[in-house]
Parts: sequence; structure tokens; C-alpha cells
Amino acid sequence: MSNYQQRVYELVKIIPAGEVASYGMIASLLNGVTARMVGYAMAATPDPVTIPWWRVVNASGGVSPRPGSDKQYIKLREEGIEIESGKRLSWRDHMWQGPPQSWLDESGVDIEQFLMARPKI
DNA sequence: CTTCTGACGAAAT
DNA sequence: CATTTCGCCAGAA
Repeated sequence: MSNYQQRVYELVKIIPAGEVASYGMIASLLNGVTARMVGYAMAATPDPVTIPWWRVVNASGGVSPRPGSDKQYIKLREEGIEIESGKRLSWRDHMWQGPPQSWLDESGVDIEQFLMARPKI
């Protein structure tokens, strides 16, 4: 698989259970990666067990419609996130607060970009 | 090489 | 609210 995909997976792995991030939030932390690319990577998840793909939703706080999207609603509810099919979850209650400072230092990405990429509540 | 298709997103309508 | 439009860019054909 390509290099950017691997970077997306490594980042998605650090999202804690019970929290979610948007495709755009993930992209903002990876130079050269766009929201669409994050979506593409999720669709090609090599390991659906180790990589918490269900914790990535669209900027509206909803599960992007697609065949099989019902699986995501189930996974989210399993970890305490209230969301019904076709509706949106509460960013206020579940938005990922971002990677630890150590991660930012290592990657060279600044927190500002990430903060700006957050969906407006 | 060109064209088309998205697990995207922001802005306009 | 819901829809449309446009920019985005990796892959597939």
C-alpha cells in the first residue's frame, strides 16, 4: 500500500474509544493528505480489527452513506456514542481532542491547523 | 495520456 | 434544514 495510507492508519489508531474525528481532522495532521484521501484509506482498511475506522466520520458528525455503513453505527453505539441511522452524533460530547504534544513534536505538524480543521459545533 | 469515480468539505443557493 | 457546485486527488479503466 502507499505511504500516505500507512500514515493515516497509524494516526487513526491513536483515537481513543468513545471519541471520533472527521476525515478533515485526520488530514489536517498529515502533510500532503486531503480529506478525500483519508476516506479512500478507510475504504481500503487492511486490518478492520486493529484500525478503528469506525471512529472517523464526516464533518457533519454523520456516518457517510455507503453500502455497509450500518456496521459503523453499530460499532459506535457499542462504545457509548449515541447516533441513529441517518442522524448525527454530538461533536460536543465525542470529538477527539487531538494527538498528544509528543506526537506533534515528532511529526512537525502544528496544532493550529488541527484546531482550525475541527468541525464547528 | 484522458476520463471518471468517490467513506470529503466548505460555501453558495 | 436540503441540494448543488466546485476544488480536491489517488486509483482504476
